[in-house]
Amino acid sequence: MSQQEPAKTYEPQAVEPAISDQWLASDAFRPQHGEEAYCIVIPPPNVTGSLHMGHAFTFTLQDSLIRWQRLSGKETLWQPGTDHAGIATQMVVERLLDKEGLHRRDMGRERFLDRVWQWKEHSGGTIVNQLKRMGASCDWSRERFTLDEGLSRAVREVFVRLYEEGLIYRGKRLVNWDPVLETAVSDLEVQHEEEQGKLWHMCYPLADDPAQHIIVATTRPETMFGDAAVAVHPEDDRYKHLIGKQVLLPLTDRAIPVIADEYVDPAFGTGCVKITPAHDFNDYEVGKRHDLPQINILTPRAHMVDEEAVPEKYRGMERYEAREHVVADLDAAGLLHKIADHVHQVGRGDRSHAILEPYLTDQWYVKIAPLAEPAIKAVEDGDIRFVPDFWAKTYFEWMRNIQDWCISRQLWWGHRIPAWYCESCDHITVSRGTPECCEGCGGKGIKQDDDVLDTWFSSGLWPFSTLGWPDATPEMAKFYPTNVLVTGFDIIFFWVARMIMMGIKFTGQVPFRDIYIHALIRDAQGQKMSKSKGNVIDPLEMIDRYGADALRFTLAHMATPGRDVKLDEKRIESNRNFMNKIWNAARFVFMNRGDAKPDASFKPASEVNKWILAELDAVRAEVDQAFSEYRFNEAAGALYNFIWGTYCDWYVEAAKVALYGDDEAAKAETQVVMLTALEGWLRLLHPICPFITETLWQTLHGPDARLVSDAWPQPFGEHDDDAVRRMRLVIEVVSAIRSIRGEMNVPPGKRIAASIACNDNVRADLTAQQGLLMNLARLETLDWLAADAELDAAAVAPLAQAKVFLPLAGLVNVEEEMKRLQKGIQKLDGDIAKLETKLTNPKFRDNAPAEIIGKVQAELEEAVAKRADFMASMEKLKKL
RNA sequence: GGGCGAAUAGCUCAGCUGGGAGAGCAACGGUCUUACAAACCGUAGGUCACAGGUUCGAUCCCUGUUUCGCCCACCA
Repeated sequence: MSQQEPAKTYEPQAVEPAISDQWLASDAFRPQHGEEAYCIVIPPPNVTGSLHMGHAFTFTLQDSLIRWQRLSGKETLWQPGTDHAGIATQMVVERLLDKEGLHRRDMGRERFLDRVWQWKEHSGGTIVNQLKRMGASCDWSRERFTLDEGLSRAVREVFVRLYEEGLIYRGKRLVNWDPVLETAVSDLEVQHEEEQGKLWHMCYPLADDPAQHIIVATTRPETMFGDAAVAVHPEDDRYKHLIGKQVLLPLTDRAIPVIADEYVDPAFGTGCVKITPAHDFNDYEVGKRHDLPQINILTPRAHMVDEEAVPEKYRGMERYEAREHVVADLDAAGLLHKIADHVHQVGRGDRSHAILEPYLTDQWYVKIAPLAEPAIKAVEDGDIRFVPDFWAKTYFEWMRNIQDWCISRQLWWGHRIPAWYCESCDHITVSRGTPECCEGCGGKGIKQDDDVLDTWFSSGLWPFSTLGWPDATPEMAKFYPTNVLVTGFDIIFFWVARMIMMGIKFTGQVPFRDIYIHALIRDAQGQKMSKSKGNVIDPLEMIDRYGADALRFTLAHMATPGRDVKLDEKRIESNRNFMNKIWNAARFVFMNRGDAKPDASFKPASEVNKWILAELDAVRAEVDQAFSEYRFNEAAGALYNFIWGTYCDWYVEAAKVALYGDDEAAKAETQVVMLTALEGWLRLLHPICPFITETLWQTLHGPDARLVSDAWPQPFGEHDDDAVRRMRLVIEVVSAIRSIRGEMNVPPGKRIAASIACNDNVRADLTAQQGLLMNLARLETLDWLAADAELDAAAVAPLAQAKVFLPLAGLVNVEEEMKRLQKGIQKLDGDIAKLETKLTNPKFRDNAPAEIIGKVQAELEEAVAKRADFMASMEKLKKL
C-alpha cells in the first residue's frame, strides 16, 4: 500500500491524541541522563479543578521551558501533582451530599471523609487528564497529592518541629470567621469590598443623668450588646467632661464606661465610638489597652447567643434580623438619632462569599516573623530573583508587615492537626505519629484536635515534599533547589512567600532561583473571565476547535512580561492558520525531497542555501536568548517571523528555482538543505508547539523517531556573509518590483520587463542570482544599465545600491506613475528636511558619536539620491 | 490613605542598552502563480495620553497631571 498523502489542511484532532499516547507510553517525560539538572514543580491545581485559561497559560509556559531544557540536554523534571484544596473540595462534596439529603454532621467525620476520598478517586483526575491533552510533559509517574502519605509525613514533621521551636502556638484571639463555612480563615482569604451601608447614630443615656445622652455612630448596631465602653478622643473638648462617667446601654440594664483613646477620630461620625472588643478588630485592641471585658454575643453561625449578654427578645436571631429589631426598638424608644448613608469596606470570605465576622476563638498560629526574616534576605541578596523584578517590591511590602498566620481550619478535609489534648491535665501532646498517651501526665485519655490545617500549609512545602523530604532522596539532591517557579501574582502571598519561608527553614536552601510571575488572562474586552459573566473561553473548546498547538502558541506569543493578556479567539484562529502554514510548508518539502535526508553538517554551495542556514542560526540564538530571559512572546515572535516570513515566503519560493530546474546537483543540494532547515526549526518550535512538530518529525524521520527526546539544534558554523548580503539584496529588489506591480495593478501572473542600473559590484551580486530574481519578480527580461543611466518611460524604484526600472509600455498609464512619483517625492522631502536640520545642528555634530553621524549622513544621501531619481523620472514622463 | 502597573495605527499589542515607529487582525486594491484562499502580492493608516525637564537627540530617562486596571490598609 502506498503511504497516505498528508491532508491539504492540518487537522490537529487527527494527530494530537496519537502523539500524546506515544509520549505517555514512552519514558519521554521522565528525567533522562544529562549533565545538568533542571526542575520545575508545578503549581498544583486544585483537585476539584478543571482546566481554565489561566491553567492553560501557566502550563504552556512551564512546558515550553521544560521541553526547551530537555532538548538542550538537561536532565529535566517537571514535577506534577494536585492540591487537596481543603475548603473548595469539602464544599464540592457537601453540595453533592446535599442532593442526596445528607449533611456531613449527620454522617460523622469518618464517613464523610470516605465520601470525599471516593469523590477524589473518581473525579480528581479530571484536570490531570486535561493537562495531558495540552501536551504537558510532566513526569506523570511522580504525580503527588498534598494529602498522600509522603506529603502528610512532611506536614507533620514541619508542624512538630515548628511547635517544638515555639514557632507554632495556640491562642484565643479575634479571627476572621466565616459563619457559613463555620471556620476561621486567614487574613489573606478576606476580600474587602466596598459596599453601600448605613451609619446609625444611636443615643446612649448618661447613667447619672438619663435625660442627657451621647450619640455613637456605628455600622453594626446589633453588636451593641457586646459593647464594653464608649470611647472618645482624649483631647475632644465636646466630651472631655464625660470621660470616666458611665452610660446606659440601651435595651439592656448594663452601664458601660466612657473611655479616652486616641484611636478615635473626632472628625468622623459623632466622635464617639462604641467599643465592642469581641466583634471588631480595632475595638479588640482598644479593649486590651483599657482592660475591657470581651463579650461574645454571636454563635458560630452568626446568630445571637442564648446568653445573658443578649436580651431575651433577640436571642437566636440571625445577625441582620437582630439588627432590624435593634434599630426599630431604639427608634421606638426615641434613641435613634439618625441614619446616614455610608460607603464602607466589608470583608467577605473568598470561598463562601459570606460576610465575615471578627470572632473570638482558639486557633493555631505560626509565629511568622522569624521565618520571614531570612526569606526577605534571600530576595534582597538575589538568591531568589523575581521576573519581572517589580514584583519583589510587592513581596517585600507584605513580608515586612507580615502578621502571624492562622493555620487551623474548622473543616474535616485536610491534614488533621497533630495535637492531642489530655482529659486529666492541661498538657498538649504534639507528635509525628499517633501518641498512646499524654506526654505530660501519661494519661491514656487523650483526644486529637478536631481541626485541620490551612491548605496552604501543605502547599508551602510542595517544592521539597514532592521530592521526598524529609528523607534525603536522590531527587532532593539532584533537583533541589528547583530552577524556576512559574505562577501568577495572585498567589505571591498565599503560596510563593510561604514556600520561600518554609523552604529556607527546613532545607536551608531557597526552593527556587527564579520566580517568573505572569499576568492574568482576561477576555477580549479586558474583563476578568468568570462563569457568572459568561465570558469564559474554555481552553478545551479551543483545543477541540483549533488544536493544542494553536492555543499554546497564542498564549506564549501573548506572554509579555508584566502585562495582562487580553485573549481574543481570533488570535487563536490566526495561529491555527500558522499551524496550517507550517503543515503545508512541510508538505511541500516532503513532496519535493526526493531521496534526500537532513544533514546538519552539510555545507551547501549555493547562496540561497547558505543564507537560510545562517538565518536559522540567527533565529536559534534569538529563541535561546528569549527563553533564558522568560521572554516567551519574543521566542514565539521570532519563530513566527522566521518560519512564515523567511522560510515560507522567501526560502521555499527561492528553492523552487533549483527544485524545478535542470541542474541536478543544485536540486540535490537544495533538497538536503530545505530538509535540514525544516528539521532545525521543527526542533526550535517544539517547546511551544509540541504536537505538530512531533508529527512532522516522524514524517521526516520515520515512525520510530521522537522529537520530544531529540536535541536542540547546533550552530551550523561559519556563515558566508556574502551569501546573506546578496540574498537580502535580491529580496530588496524583488520587493521593490512587486511594490510597483502592485500599485500599478499588474496581474501577478504577467511577466514583464525590467532594467536595473547599478555599479559593477552590485551587478555581480545580482547576476549571481539572476534566475532567482527574475523568477520571484516574474520578469520576462532583465537588462543591465550603467549606474548613472536613466530609462525613459519607465516606473522607477530607487534603492540604496541600485535603480530598478519597469518600462511602462503596455503596463500602465503615465498618470498613475506620476502620482506614485509625486507621493514618493513628498515623503522624501519631509525626511530630507528632518535629516538636514539634524546634521546642520552644530551641537549634534559636536556631541553625537561618529557612528550615528555617519549613519544620518548616509540616510540623507540616500534620500537625496532617491529624490533625484524620482525627479528625473518625472521629467521624462512629462515629455511623453 | 499607601503602593504597583498601563496609556503607541480602527482593534489587540511588540518595541529588551536613548538615534529606523513596528506586527497581527480589521480595511482597501489585485490574484485560484503546480505547499497552503486558513493562502499569495501590494496599499493606506500613528502629535507614541498631556505638560514640563535632562540630552546634540526622548515612545524610551526624570518630575508633574489626567484616565484606566490591580494590590495592600482598622476610620467606627
